[in-house]
Amino acid sequence: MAATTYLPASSAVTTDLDGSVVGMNIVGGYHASASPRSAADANEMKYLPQHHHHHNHHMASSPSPGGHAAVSLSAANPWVSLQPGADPWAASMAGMHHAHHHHPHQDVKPLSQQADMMHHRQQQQQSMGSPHAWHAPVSSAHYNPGGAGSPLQQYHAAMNGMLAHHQAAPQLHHPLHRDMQSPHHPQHSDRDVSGGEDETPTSDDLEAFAKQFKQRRIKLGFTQADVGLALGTLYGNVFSQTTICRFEALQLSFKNMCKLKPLLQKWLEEADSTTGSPTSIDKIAAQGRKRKKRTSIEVSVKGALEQHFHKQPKPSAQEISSLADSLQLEKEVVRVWFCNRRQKEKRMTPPNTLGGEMMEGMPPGSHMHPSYAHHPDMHGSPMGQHSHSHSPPMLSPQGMGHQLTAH
DNA sequence: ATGCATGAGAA
DNA sequence: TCTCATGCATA
Repeated sequence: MAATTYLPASSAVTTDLDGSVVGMNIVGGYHASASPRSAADANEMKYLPQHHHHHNHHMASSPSPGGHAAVSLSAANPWVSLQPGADPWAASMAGMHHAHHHHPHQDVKPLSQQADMMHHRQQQQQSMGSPHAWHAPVSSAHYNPGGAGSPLQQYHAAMNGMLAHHQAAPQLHHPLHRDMQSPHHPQHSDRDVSGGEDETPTSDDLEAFAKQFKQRRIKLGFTQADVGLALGTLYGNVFSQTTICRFEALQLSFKNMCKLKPLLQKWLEEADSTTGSPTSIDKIAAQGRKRKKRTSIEVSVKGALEQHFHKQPKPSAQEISSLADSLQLEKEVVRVWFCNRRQKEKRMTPPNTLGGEMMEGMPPGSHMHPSYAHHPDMHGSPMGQHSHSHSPPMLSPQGMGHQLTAH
């Protein structure tokens, strides 16, 4: 049950597990982030997908945030340049060309970049820890919720003096993997994580950069969400916390990593060179369209899906249908599951061996790693994913050089 | 941090 | 329809 229910972009309760009502989680703190969820406003649901029943009853929400919405947005900062009516996409991308020719970047598309009329600052309190007033205690540097002090203010002071205005610290370099990806692009040993490498980085580069990035980011007191937003106001490309997170965890495709790296690198430079600058801007909420509620697939069902996945990673429409039927899931759900499963397989980072039982007899400890099942129509470059005991994940070529939206 | 979802573009 | 890039909603 509880599968295909559309919710109005912001529902507080979610009957995820059959019966269990997991309402809003007010958790607070994973490492540097807090739970975003909080308030929801603007439930306009103007566009309804092609579904059947929909009796939306939007309660009059939009409570005034009545909090500390008054963040003086100094327009003197690189990232605080959100102006109503201005189209951040116009010329912002002029500076982000990659010098690659075989890199027809899949045009970046903004999400709901139109929030500028009456957006109250809402959720995203994740950025609560954002440097609002670093060396310039204008007014809101004392907001100390629940004792979770913000170390930022202390950091900045200490760092202002030790910040090198350019990263340069190849902290790790394991001489392992390097033979993989791109059968047609040179990977000279001239690349380094410092300075501006505009050449196609190697996996090692990305890995090193991601690690550094994360460190610096945290040091500077920014959350992943903050960065995502900053990138948006800075380069016109908004990214979600998810994406930043995945970047840091190298859970994106190689190509994608390459695309994002320059952006993040620039941000990083700006970030630590800009001595003291608030970074709070409103978030563009995902108002409007409705999204299908995240279907919660039971572990047992997942196990079944996993099994089928190994037999046939790309089931036919009909197979999906029958499978969906036997599992009591919507066909679409199953289809999407396989799509996502394949994607994960490609970028496979740690998330393997799902919790729970899965295949047939498999001694705990001897998990099989999803080796790439080569298909007649697939690539198939299962680079050696060895590594010692904790080697970082590695990226795969994933069709570079073609099959891009080159228009 | 991740699971499921949406969409654009390519096959 | 699949792949790929991305993200909301969740755990």
